[in-house]
Amino acid sequence: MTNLKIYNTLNKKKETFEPIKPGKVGIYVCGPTVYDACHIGHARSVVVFDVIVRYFRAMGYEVTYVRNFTDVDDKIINRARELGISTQELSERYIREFYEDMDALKVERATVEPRATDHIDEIIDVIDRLISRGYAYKAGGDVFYAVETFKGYGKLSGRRLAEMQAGARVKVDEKKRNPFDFVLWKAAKPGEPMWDSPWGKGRPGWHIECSAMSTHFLGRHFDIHGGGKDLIFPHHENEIAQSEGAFGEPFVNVWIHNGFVRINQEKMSKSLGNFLMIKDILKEYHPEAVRLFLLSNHYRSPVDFTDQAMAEAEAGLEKIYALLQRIHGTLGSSDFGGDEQGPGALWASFCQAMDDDFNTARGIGLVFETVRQLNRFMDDMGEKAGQEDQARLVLTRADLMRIGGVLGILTETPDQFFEQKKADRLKREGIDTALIERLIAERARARQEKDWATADRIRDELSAMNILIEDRAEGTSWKVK
RNA sequence: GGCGGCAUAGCCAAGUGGUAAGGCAGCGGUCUGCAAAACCGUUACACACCGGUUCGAAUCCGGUUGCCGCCUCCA
Repeated sequence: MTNLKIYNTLNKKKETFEPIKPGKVGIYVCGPTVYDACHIGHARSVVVFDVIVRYFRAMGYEVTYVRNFTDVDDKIINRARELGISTQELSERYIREFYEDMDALKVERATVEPRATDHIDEIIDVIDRLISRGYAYKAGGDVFYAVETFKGYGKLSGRRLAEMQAGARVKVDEKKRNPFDFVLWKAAKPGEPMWDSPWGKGRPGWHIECSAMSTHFLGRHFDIHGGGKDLIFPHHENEIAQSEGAFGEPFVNVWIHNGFVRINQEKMSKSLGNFLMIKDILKEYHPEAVRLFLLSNHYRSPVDFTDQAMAEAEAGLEKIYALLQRIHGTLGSSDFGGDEQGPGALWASFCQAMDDDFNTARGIGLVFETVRQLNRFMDDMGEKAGQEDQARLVLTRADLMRIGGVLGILTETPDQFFEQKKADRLKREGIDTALIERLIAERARARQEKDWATADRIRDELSAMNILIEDRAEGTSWKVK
């Protein structure tokens, strides 16, 4: 179907993607543990996989995309206790916030978005299989995974048990046979959520919910599993041990991991207090600019969030919308909905970039190159747009929109985009539109009388108000700086 | 200590064997009453360092230096 190559963490190289079932893709991505609001790092992961799924669909694949919510966990329990609410209330709140943030970022919903607590039966089933197959053992009311029993342990992260420094930073639980054994089921403690199980009341450990939900929805062997780089070890390593141990067959073909977001060259961390929340970023920047920024680096590389980088992303987005607006203007009102055309050469190049391990950075480069070419084309075209010229504009615009559909940008009409932008900025700056219009009208009169001194004085006044003037053939337009 | 990643012009960033996309910033120009926008040119003989393989390497191999991540919850 394609020549798509994907970097597979499991083999540390790019491989041609071969779906298990022709024409279909099953993909599972680790979603958030819902104990706090989402930060820009969550946004990157979600946006990256959103684009990957959109691209698969654009290529004609039928995609089953599963993204979970982990809604039972130590951190959730602790946080709920601090706030004096139930764990369910807490997770409901942050699931709601997750949707608010991701909807704002124009992220498409996954096919299935399961919650761990809705799949306790499946979790228990996986643990049960692990015990009966000799991969797990009971200790008190807990159940542990015995890492030494799983031959492939470490194959994803490239670690060897013998070489890791166990307990270097954390005290090892004495009930464990090996320090790297991890808990599958935790015995109930008072005041914590709990479920009945063959091993007594308790709750699932971290890792097991993903094995249970992914195999439940996608089968025991599926195509792609993704998440942030930090999940490679231990989370994904443990998932492999659980799923392959329980079912005795290969778990996942391709592992995809996205890199981190840094803030001004620093890792985001609680101690530095530099966690940037999505909802705060969206107060400052257009959601599509955030996407453009996140996608302007390759997904596996780190990306540094700075005001300058965001300003560039905003400027870049405006440039693309300005081009679209210009095309609309050039084609005139005769054109509507001519976008079913193509695909053309631009789309083909874009796909070539995306086929190379989802190289959105290169794809975005192509977009800007096209913007320049089309502007030049229209500069040269002059007044008379011939049939062929129009066809080229319509075709290329259709490709741009198609690309926008994969990257999740250009979802607004240019007019909407600029009007909204203007309104937002006016609101932020507290500028009076009527006053601006009056000054511009005054300046227009001065210009007609060739009273350049007055015209320039008014422009300076407006400039001082952060208003930028553009004189065009059709009249004067303005925008907020 | 173990595992992994990165180092490309003023800044950001693609590029994995044939002599280097794109964006931002600066400068000069076209256009404009002057600007802005757009376009053209330019800064740009830019690939951390040292060896090796090759007709040819930013790209492969070895080493050095620097930065970063994971090994603890983390997207």
